[in-house]
Amino acid sequence: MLLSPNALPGYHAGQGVSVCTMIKNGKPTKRQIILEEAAKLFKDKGYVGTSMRDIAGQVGMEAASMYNHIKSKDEILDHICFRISDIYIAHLQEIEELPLSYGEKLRTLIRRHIQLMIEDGPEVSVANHDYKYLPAARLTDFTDARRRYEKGFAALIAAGTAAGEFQSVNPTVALFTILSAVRWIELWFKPGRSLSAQELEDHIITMLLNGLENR
Amino acid sequence: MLLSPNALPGYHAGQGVSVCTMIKNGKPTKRQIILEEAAKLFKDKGYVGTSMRDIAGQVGMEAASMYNHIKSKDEILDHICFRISDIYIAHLQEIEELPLSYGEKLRTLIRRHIQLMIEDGPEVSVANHDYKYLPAARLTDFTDARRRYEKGFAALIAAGTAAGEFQSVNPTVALFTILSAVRWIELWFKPGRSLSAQELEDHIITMLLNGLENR
DNA sequence: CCTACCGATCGGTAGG
DNA sequence: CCTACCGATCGGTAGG
Repeated sequence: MLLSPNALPGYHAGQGVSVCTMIKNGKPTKRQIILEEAAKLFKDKGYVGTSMRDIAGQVGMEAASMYNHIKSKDEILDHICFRISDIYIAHLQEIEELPLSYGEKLRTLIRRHIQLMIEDGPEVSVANHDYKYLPAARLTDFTDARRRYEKGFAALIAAGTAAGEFQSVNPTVALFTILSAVRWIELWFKPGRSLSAQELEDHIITMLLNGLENR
Repeated sequence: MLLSPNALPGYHAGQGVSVCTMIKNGKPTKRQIILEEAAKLFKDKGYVGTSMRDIAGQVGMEAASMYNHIKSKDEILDHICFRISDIYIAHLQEIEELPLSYGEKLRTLIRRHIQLMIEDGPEVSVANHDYKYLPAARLTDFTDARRRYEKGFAALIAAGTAAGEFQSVNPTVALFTILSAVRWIELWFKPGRSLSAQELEDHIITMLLNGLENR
């Protein structure tokens, strides 16, 4: 069952350096640094619990100076949330078009989730927890995007069940069990510490696809 | 596999009324109302994002008046977090002493989790997400309690694997997959809406113990 | 990129 | 349980 652990190319995590800072391999702009430090602080202290002065302290400037690089605190949150939701949706579209069995599609999508979590942990956490602080208009955009994603994901599960590959478990329950199993990695997983990222992927997929109990 | 869906007595959810308000069936005190409304607001807007004036508005008094019933905003959070962690630990101790197979112990513990989530959803959410805003001394108490719980839970899984009942998946991965699957119920489950609480329990247990894939 | 500062809101207290 | 109010801190702007 673990014969093709990573059927698709590339995409493995760097050493805690966000993809965002690695564009064209040049050194990151001040704006990128602000966005990245903000994501880390938002993850640890929450969006509301993090002040612009906190972020400024991490970046090494005064709070007022940051407004030369970003428009507002809201804009930081907006950027983080929609970057992550765009990636999620791109992953789903990519997987939908691949000539794979439903089981392999699902395995690939789960690996994508885990890899993104490991690569951009703070941003994924913020998109999952603090999206609710987006201003009203953007909040509906975000929850619409998320609902589209969840519908596509559930449709994949339902199709796998219809094809006889999956058990006839409620697709919504299966969907959220999978999504939540992957989302909470941020809370406990430290790579290298007795478990590599690759092993983590394998164990989670075994757990979700095969179940814990011996049969 | 679903033959004994609820092997242990009692414990099923009321109609959205928190256990806390039902003590001795008398009408709830002002303090209890404050704690309950605070939990709902903390769940929706976060601890930091909720002001004492917000809570006062829900309860129907001025912010200053609430200090006749509670000591501080911190105390509200403290009460919520430790009530929930005490219940978790009591559940684990109860299950450890029962003469059941490891599979049945695990099923029972998962059902307890889901039932508590459905009964006291807002408080469980707050204990899971906003515990980090506890003052330093209490925060270590809370995380210690949680760590004890997680260790006991992981030991149960490891024992089941040693007894040949469970697959030899990493116990930490199994633990957090189960805990997270249960914790995120709050984000999507509305009872009655095509899925009852009982069916939800059954489907989640099937998913976690048997896995999604047909074998 | 900084100093200086704004109006708003925060948790909480005094006093009745 | 309320009115009145406190010092602290918030996101953000003016002006250089």
